[in-house]
Order: sequence, then C-alpha cells, then structure tokens
Amino acid sequence: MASRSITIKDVAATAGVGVATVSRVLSGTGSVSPRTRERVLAAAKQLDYRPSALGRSLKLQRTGSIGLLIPDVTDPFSAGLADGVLECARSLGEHVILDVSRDDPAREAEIVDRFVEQRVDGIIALPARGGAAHWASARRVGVAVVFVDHGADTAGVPAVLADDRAGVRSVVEYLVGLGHRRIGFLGGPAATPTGRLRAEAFTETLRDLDVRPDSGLVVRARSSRDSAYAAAASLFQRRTDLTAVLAGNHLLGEAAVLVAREFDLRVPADVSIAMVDDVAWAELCDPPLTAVARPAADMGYRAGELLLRDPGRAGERSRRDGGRPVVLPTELIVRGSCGPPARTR
Amino acid sequence: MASRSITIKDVAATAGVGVATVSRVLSGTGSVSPRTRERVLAAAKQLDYRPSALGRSLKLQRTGSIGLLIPDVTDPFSAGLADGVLECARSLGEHVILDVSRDDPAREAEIVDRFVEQRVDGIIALPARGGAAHWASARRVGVAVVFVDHGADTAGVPAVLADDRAGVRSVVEYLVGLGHRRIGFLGGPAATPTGRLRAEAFTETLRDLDVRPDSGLVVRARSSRDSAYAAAASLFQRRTDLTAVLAGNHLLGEAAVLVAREFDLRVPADVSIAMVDDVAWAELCDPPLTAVARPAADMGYRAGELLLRDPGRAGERSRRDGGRPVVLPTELIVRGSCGPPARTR
DNA sequence: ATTGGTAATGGAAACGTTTCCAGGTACGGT
DNA sequence: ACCGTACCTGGAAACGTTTCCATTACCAAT
Repeated sequence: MASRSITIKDVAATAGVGVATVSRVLSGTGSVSPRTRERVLAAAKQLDYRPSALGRSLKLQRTGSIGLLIPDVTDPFSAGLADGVLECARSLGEHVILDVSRDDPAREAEIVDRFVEQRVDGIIALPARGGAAHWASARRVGVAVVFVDHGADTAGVPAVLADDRAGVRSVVEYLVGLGHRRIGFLGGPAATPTGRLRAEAFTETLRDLDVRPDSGLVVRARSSRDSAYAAAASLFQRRTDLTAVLAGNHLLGEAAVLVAREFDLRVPADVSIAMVDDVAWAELCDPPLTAVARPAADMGYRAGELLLRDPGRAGERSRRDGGRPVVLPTELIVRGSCGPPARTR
Repeated sequence: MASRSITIKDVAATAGVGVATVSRVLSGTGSVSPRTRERVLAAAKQLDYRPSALGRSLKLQRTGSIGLLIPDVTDPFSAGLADGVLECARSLGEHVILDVSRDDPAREAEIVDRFVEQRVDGIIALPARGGAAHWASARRVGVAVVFVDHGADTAGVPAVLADDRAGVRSVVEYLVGLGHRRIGFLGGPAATPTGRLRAEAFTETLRDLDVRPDSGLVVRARSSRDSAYAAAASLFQRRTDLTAVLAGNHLLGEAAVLVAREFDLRVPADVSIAMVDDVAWAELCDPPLTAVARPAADMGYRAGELLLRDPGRAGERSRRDGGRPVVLPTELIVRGSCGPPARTR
C-alpha cells in the first residue's frame, strides 16, 4: 500500500554516501564538501525526504513540544492564554500539544500522564481545582510545570498570575469614587483560588475605604451559566437597594447584564455594572461594560518563557520553591456601564 | 543532574525478567503468569516507570496524534471547532497538536511541514486562503487531511462543511418575509471561499424571491475589525434607505451593531440586523441578535471521525476524490434584532 | 620523502519500545 | 515412559535519527 516512508538511509543510498554524512548535511553541523552536499540535497529533494521527528527526538531525548492544559478552549481567557503560549512556542521552535480538563481533576490527571509519556519539554496549565497529586508526580519525573491564572493548591510550582487583587481594588475604588456604597458582589466558587481571592479583595477594599461591610450583598455561584444566572437573579431580587454590582468573572458579568435587563433596570441609570475579566462582548453591550482586563496572551507568553528559558526554575531543581510568581498588572477599562448611584429604586 | 529517566530495561532488571515480558505485562498482550505479572507491576510502580511514547511510536510507526490547524484560536468558530476535535480525539485515544496560521499561507506551509515531520496520523485544517502546494505535498507523503469550513482552493481533499448556502437563504427568506426589500449585505473578502459563497447565496436568494437586486447594497470588507467597521459605516451612510442588514460573519455583525449605535438607529425599529455565525455575545446584545448558527463543535467531531475512522477516505488512496463533502445543517436562531421594516428613515 | 595536521567520510552504537522466534517447562493423554 | 501441546519466557531485531570514533586522503612544512 502506502510504500514505507523515505528514511535517511534511502537518501544516503541514492546520494551514494553514508547516513552520517546525510545527517550532517541536513543539520548543517560538521564539515562536508560542497560537492557531496549538493548530491545529498539533490537526493533528498528527489525523494521528497521528510526527516522523522520521532527518530530525532528519541536520540536527542528532547521533543521540542510543550503540553498546554486549560479547562475549556472556548473560554475567552483560556483561548487568549493559548494564543500567547502558541506565539511563544513558535518563537522558541517548539510545538504545542493541547488538551482540555473541563475542570475535572481526574481528566486532568489523565492528560498530565499522557503529556509525561509524550515526553513534553514542559507543561503549562491553568489547573483545575482540587487534585494535586498528578502535578507532584509529573515534576518528580523531571517534567517542568508552570501554572497560570492561579497557583492551585499545589505549593512550589512556579506561576504566572494576573494581579487580581489590585484589579478588584481598582474597580471597587472606581465605584466607590462614583458614590456607590451598597455594591453587590457576584463571586465565583469559593472552592477556586480565584473565586476566593477576588472576594477577599472585594471586602478588603471596601473596608479600607471605610464602607460598611454587608455580607448580604455578597453571593457565590458555581461555575455554570445557570448557576451564575440564579445567583445574579437572587441578588437583584433580594437587594433592591444596591446601586452597583461587581461581577467576579465574565460568566457572572453576563448574568448580571441579563438579569438587569430582565428586571427592566437601566444601566447605568438604575444600576451600575462592572466585571472582572474583559471579553469581546463587553464592548458590544449597550452600554459597553466597564471591566478589569487581564493580559491573557501576555500571561501565556510569559509562562512559555518561564518554562523553557529559565533553566531549573520550573524544573526538578526547584521542587520546593517556585520562586515568587510572575505577576502581571491588570487594567481597568472604563466604559459606559457605571455612573453615579441612582437616588432610589 | 536529572537522572536518566526510567526505561523498560530498568523495570525488567528490577523485576528480574526480560524486557519482552515487561512489555507484555504493560500492554496486556500475550500470556504471562500471574506471579510474574505481579512482580513486574510492583517493579514498575516502585520505580515510577513512565513508558516513552517516543520509543513506542517509532516502533509502531504510528503516533496517535492529529494536527489541528486553525487561523486563530481566539476566534469563536475556530475555538468551537477545536473543542469538537479535542473531544473526538479523546474518544479515539489520540492527542492533538495545535497551531495557528493567522491566515498566512507561508506560515501555514511551515506548520504543515512540521506536522508531517511529527508524523501525525492526520491533519484537520481550516485552511488559509491561497497556497495549496503544501497540502498536496502532505498528502503525497501519505498524511491524511480533512478540511473544515470551506474546501480551500485545493480540490480532492475531503471536507466537513456547514450548509452556508442554506443558512444564508434561511435568514434572507426570514427578512423578506418580514417585509424587507432593501437589505444591505456586509460580505467577507471575495478572496475567501466562504466570503464568495455567502455573497452568492445572498443575491441568489433575493433573485429567487423576486426582490430587485441592487448592487449598491452589497459591500465587501477585508477580514480585519477596522475594515469591517469601515465597510459597515460606508453602507449605513450611503444607503439611508435600507431597512435591514445581513452581516456575512461575526466580525461584520459586530461592526453593524456598533455602527447602528453610532448612527443612533434603534434596532429593530429603525433597522433590522442579522448575521451569519452565532457567537456568545449575540445573546447579550440589546436587543439580542438574530443569527445563523453553524455547529462548530459537531463539525470538528465529524472531521475527526472522517480523518481516522474512514480508512482511505482522507488518505492517500483517494487522492483525486475527497468524495462528497460532509455537509452539516445550519440553524436560524431568531432573537430580537429583526422586525418589520421602518416606514421611513 | 617523511611527517603532521586538517578536512571529509562512513560504520556503529545508542535512544526506548514491540514483536518475532526459539527455547524451556509442565502437564495430560496414550 | 514418552510425546504432544500449551503456556511462559527472554534474546534480538527493527523503527529513524545523531554523534562518537576511526579511517582515509590530501596538503603544507620540514
């Protein structure tokens, strides 16, 4: 059928030289006479020879591939992250093996194992919540790991993070500056580091600004669309006195917008809305949504550099200490969805 | 430093058996005594042995990987496609190598070459426009290829497509049914198969419905955000008599929404807007946007099946004939952005 | 003319698997 | 007691590279 594919041996035979010489010509190392080089090149071209990365990687003990693990490729932040990783990989001559955990630790563990078996040069992950054993295990066998977005529950893994705390602070300060005092917070799952952190930053900032804390204004949702919607609905219904809402992620932002519309609240006349995480549709809303942007692609790029450029940083060597995480700044993108608080409602 | 990684030889030595036996135990083939199996398993566990996919793939001449090539991972359709491919790959025990062409044929060619060198079992691509040589070349060396979204300019490659023509037809019929006669069309680049096809379907459908064609209502944009915006602005400005606009892709839909807002046109009271391609923000717009949905994830899944399940279909065998492409139906999602035409404007 | 050095070359080992093949052991049937 | 058979096992080859090392050839300098 499909004839056995062309190997370096075939090229050597056709060119009438040894395999070592062909290898030298093709890799450009060592010395070889111009005349021989010509012959080899001609033979390779004539046979349409394609070197096998398998043989090469086996010999070199290096595959030039990096494993990228995200919860969901259709999520805008994850996609932006992937974009950055791809760009970095390209500039480093690596390729990327992608898989999605769907935020399931068991599935994540399978994927990590597969990455290890593929002998990836390193793994970049936006880890699922829970289940840290497989990470430790991967590092134990010498695979470098870098976390992005949050440090998971695994200590000692180097990470690239956005400055969520400062991001939340900036938007809360902005809202308070506009005059808001009763600000609702729609938070992600308390089980996730990100959800926890942002909620903390929220209450902390209010405290620093001398705004009376009100736990009735803080609600949590699981990470589904339905749960986000339910949380937003319950908050808007229960607390008709709130004048602004901060959504802790883009799913919750979406829910807030939808619920506000459902309740016939004008934005920002009746209620101001802002969210953490900037996504494409924020600009298309009417009014466009004020949001805290995280530099997703930059984070991916930095993660790639951290993984492959800093020897030992992400690797086995520093098992106990990922060093200080790389923290990238967020940016408050002010659009039209926030204004002074409504007199009453 | 990092001690040489554990091989099957180490496991054999520890268990006091031959490497062949270890291989049999681990792969579950052949017969081995329970006692020996135990010893091998124990040794593997104790050493934390991780089989190398490199050695395995080299011997088996099969990597279990598929190459996925899309223009841009942050584009919602591409991401949905990737999601489907990942799911299919998982069910088939394959993994996915991802790269992005940024719609650049030269970059695409590099990536395809890399895939070939990696000896992927097959390639799924949403091909860039132009430049078909590398596809022919890949197939020549026996790599299966499946196209998604459009057939590119390369004949004979099997493909999974959405029924764009029917999709456009359905939305045009819907608009005409509402009473619209002067419908603007914002089209993608005429250089892309998709852009061409949708524009054709648009005028064709109008003709079939006995609506007077008006070439002044059709404008084309390049595939950048800026160009889309400019095209939409020029159309709205030039033709104040139009009562509805159909955007040929989501970038153009975005532009239409933005420009309508800019011109202070109420949707759908002053102008109706619809677009081809459904994306997350369509539901968040105010009003939510009517759109033609393509089943991105399904298309990816089907592409995976076509690639790996149909022997010879995507492969070398059928070089000259990709067979009839698999065509998946689109769905018209009616939301609130279209209504009867305004009396005047 | 001999030597020493350098450039060019090919053979062979190694990377980690799977699998063919041959050999060995145990056991049941005659 | 012998043979056939089934089960179990290990050695070795093969997959396609890269690179070490040895060999040859050539040239310049003595």
